[in-house]
Amino acid sequence: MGKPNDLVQGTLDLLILKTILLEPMHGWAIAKRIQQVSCEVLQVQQGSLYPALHRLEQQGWIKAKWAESETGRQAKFYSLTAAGRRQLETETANWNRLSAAINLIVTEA
Amino acid sequence: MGKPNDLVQGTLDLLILKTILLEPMHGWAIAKRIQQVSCEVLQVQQGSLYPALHRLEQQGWIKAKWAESETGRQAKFYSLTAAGRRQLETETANWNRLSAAINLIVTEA
DNA sequence: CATGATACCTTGACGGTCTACACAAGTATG
DNA sequence: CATACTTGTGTAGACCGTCAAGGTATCATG
Repeated sequence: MGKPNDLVQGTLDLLILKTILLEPMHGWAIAKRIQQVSCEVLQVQQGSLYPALHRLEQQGWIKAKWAESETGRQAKFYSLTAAGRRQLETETANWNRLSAAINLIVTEA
Repeated sequence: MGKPNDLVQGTLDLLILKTILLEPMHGWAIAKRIQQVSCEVLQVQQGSLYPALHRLEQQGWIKAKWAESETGRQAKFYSLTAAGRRQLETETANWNRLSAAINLIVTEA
């Protein structure tokens, strides 16, 4: 019932784009990274992650390339495209706008 | 396509509960209030508002009473129940937790 | 009496997330 | 060498909140 969601709906794209901004990563590592950086607060389920990655790729914001992971195994590395960088800016601005607005209401006398 | 959403999915309940914390309000006024306090950033569509109100009522977090509005017309005034007040605290804490976590990632070197 | 604002509501579709699987390769344990 | 765990990718089905679009009715104004 009152299950505290692992994510805020609609923010996964933003989180993924931001995470691979600095360096290309494979899906598994992206999920781990988000979880780690958020101090274990945000949990990215695989059933959310991979559809999101495919969505982002289809929209031309990220592109994939097979390569060898740190553990010596094949993995799909995703990196930002130019359009993806623009999209990241857009989504970041949008998030800041909306979360600030919500905070106006939540932190109200 | 790249339509900037009016809401962050999953936060509408929180916004409504908080808005009627101080004084009971009818649906129309709640929407106006959220829009106004958020500096016109958050727009609550009626197709989102009324289902949400019914949902909240069904879960026992708010209760409705017909009364006369400021304009002299009949309107359904919603107010928080005790359970609603607890729920508001829970959702507020959850929002703070998640938005803080997202900000950790978004505002990263 | 037509228009716009107020006030309530419903319907249908969309889309993102979750739960739960399936598959495969490598690594460690007994 | 069998077992289990970790890494790593992926899909299927369901859930549920939001959106777009519509409907109804009342009241005030022109």
